[in-house]
Amino acid sequence: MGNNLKANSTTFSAKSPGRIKITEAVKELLGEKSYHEITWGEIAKKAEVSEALIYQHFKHKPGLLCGVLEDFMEAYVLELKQELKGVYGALNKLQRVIWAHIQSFNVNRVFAKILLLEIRGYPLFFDSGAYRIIQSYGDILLDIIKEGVYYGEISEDIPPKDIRQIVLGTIEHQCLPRVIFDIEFSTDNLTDMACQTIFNGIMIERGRA
Amino acid sequence: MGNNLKANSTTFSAKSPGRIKITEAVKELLGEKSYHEITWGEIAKKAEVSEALIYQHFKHKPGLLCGVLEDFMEAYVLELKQELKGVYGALNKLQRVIWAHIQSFNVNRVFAKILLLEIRGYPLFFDSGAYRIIQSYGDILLDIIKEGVYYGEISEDIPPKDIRQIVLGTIEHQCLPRVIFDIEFSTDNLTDMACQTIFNGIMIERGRA
Amino acid sequence: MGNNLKANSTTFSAKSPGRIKITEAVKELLGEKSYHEITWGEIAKKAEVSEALIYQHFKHKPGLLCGVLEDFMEAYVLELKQELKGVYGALNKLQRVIWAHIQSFNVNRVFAKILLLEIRGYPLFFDSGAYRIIQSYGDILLDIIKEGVYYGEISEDIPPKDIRQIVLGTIEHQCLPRVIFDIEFSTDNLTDMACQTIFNGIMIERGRA
Amino acid sequence: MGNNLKANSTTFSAKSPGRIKITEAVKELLGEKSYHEITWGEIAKKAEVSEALIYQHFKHKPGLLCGVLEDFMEAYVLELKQELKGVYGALNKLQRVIWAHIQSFNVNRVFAKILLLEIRGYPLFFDSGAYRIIQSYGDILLDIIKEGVYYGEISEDIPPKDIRQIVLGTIEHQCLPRVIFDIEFSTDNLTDMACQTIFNGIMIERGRA
DNA sequence: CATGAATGAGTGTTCATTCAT
DNA sequence: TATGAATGAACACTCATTCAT
Repeated sequence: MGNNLKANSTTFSAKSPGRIKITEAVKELLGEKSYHEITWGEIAKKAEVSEALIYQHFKHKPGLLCGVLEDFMEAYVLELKQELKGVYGALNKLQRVIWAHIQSFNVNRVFAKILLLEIRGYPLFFDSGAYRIIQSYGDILLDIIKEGVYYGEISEDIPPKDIRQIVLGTIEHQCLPRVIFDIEFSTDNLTDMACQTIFNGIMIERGRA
Repeated sequence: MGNNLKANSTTFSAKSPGRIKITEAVKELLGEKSYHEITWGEIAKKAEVSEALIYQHFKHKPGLLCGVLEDFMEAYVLELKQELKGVYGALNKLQRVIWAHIQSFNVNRVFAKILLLEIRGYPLFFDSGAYRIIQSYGDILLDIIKEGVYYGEISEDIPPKDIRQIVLGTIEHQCLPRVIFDIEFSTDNLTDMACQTIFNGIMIERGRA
Repeated sequence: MGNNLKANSTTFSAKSPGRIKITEAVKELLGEKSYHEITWGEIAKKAEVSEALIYQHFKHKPGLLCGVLEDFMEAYVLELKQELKGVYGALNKLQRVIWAHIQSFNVNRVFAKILLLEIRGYPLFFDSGAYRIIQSYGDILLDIIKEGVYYGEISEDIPPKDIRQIVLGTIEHQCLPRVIFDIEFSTDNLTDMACQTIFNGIMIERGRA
Repeated sequence: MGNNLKANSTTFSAKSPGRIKITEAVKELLGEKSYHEITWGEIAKKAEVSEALIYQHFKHKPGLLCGVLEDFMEAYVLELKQELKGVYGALNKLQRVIWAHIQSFNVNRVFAKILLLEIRGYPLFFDSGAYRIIQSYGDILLDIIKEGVYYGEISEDIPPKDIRQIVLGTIEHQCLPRVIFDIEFSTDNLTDMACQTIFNGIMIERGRA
């Protein structure tokens, strides 16, 4: 009983063929319509599994959204960590993270829309594994910023958490209208704009003296 | 049957007490949840009328949204026309329109959200009376712009329809994130910013010569 | 929201033809199978109404049982009050009540079974209108007993509430096996036996002196 | 397919560790809720086995109840036979059987309830191994009675089968209300009462002649 | 203008059951 | 012996919609 929102039933291996088919189908459907309009029936048909199977993987409808998001973001954070491996310097890392974030929004608009707009309506999300991954992503960002402060790349006048807020806010601000109105954009260009804005505010201006 | 989307049954006077109560209730509910999640039952309870009565005023659910939007926008356009009466000069008028538009988004966030985000999902909207009013609003804008071109206030290098697009796009771009994330803003400030952007691009720079 | 267990929706008149048909059908079905095994579908078919209509009269399944019970017991208590009108003397009244109670169990075995056995499993019952009627029935009994004590017919050594408990317990004890095992019995005989047991314990033995 | 009600698959040893865990879990659950409300899932969780395993031991849900009952009663009859070994004289034996029966109801209320109340609803029970054991129990009783008649301890005026019916009926009548309403009782006392009633009716009154 | 009564088609959810391994 | 994966059929419940009054 209770408000258990463990999206995935524990008895099922995370990557059974059925679950993958379902996740894929949900992703597709989220491109066509909003989460609320999607029915088990549609998913089942598109994934070519029974409705009951979906139910065994994602305990209820909120769990479905969270579960799919979780699968998606798990992969994202994993990839990000990989990419950061060969990068040195906090600002370099930061730029890489921003690029990856924007690129992810660009390529994966379905999830971008959900994350930017809809998620606020589903309080259960904030208990989900998906949310925990978001938090771990926030931790990565924060660590990079602290590293930058420590090595003198980033100003120590602004609290690191505020800087993180600036980074995320700027990214969202840049991506939001484009994602919503389905406007094409270049990840590189937007990354440049965002970095300019952000670094301008947080960098220690070395030349100044 | 059929694609009949006349939102308001014609047999009923536009402003019967019942209809007002319903419209009001819907507006309130739209503040709490998305259009899709609202049910006749809730509306009926909040408006203290029978479900059947709603049904007599708004033929179906899409019609409901359109009808309420129509009522809202009818009032808006009416008011706008009124306000424009004492204003002379296209740019002055334009500024007034922009202000009114932004103010309307600011004050009436419920409808702002719908118009900015949700409306795209309801193709039937574009056959509705509400849409016709939007168009008449567009006509007003266009007339002002043409007037500006005619009297040399506005550059004739850009087609008036494009200018209108710029005006509306700029307003949306400014309001969108603020409305979505429930950020407070000053109508005056935003109007200034928008006008600066817009006028900068479309005005004939008199002093140049 | 909340645990609202008002069995009957307030918008519906208590005795609409639909509701009567439904109540009748449920009663029949309860004769054939246990409450848990009955489905909306069966009821709908037997009552020749739509499933949805049932739902408008009885908000959920627990509500259904309570609602039907309520209808039944309302009639019972009404009838009882009627019958008591011409009777004088507490013991006479008591005997009448006992007879009516046993007779009701005898004739209406379906409800007898539910009341004797199943009701314990449905805690929601105790918030229902049906339960309130039972209580009013208990009040009637108690009044009679108090009257008996007041006029010296019934011993004042036992608290009236305990006497009531004895009365009800004896009735249940007598009826239970017979009802459960579907054994025929004569209401008159059982009433005699019950009264003998009860009166023997509570009466003031006049002759004693 | 068909009316195959062999509760236990024959391919499995009667006492595999899995089966014991399942049986135990079912017994526990039957204490908490009625057979109809119990699901494979609950059993599986409580027994810490997979749902599928339950299914291999008990072919279907009716089979589950019967199987568990069978296990229980097999043990009961075994024990009974054991206890009867050192007892001589039909009435002595009878008394022993009655005591064991009542004691079993007393200690094992879960099964008592099922046997006294619910079993009537499951016609399939009467084809089960559990029922066969009950019958063998009946045979034991009958043999004792016949023995009593043969040796002149028990009246030959009543057919032995009727006597058996009296014995069982009396036991049930005494235990039923107590078991249903969860009333504590002493096995010894109830045995005395039952024996008194029974023996009074069936014994040959030696002193008469 | 307003309502109570009635319904069909669907939704999410559960469960017993099967089968390959 | 034991299990994870998969399913069909049902169930309670909701909702938009209709119509006679």
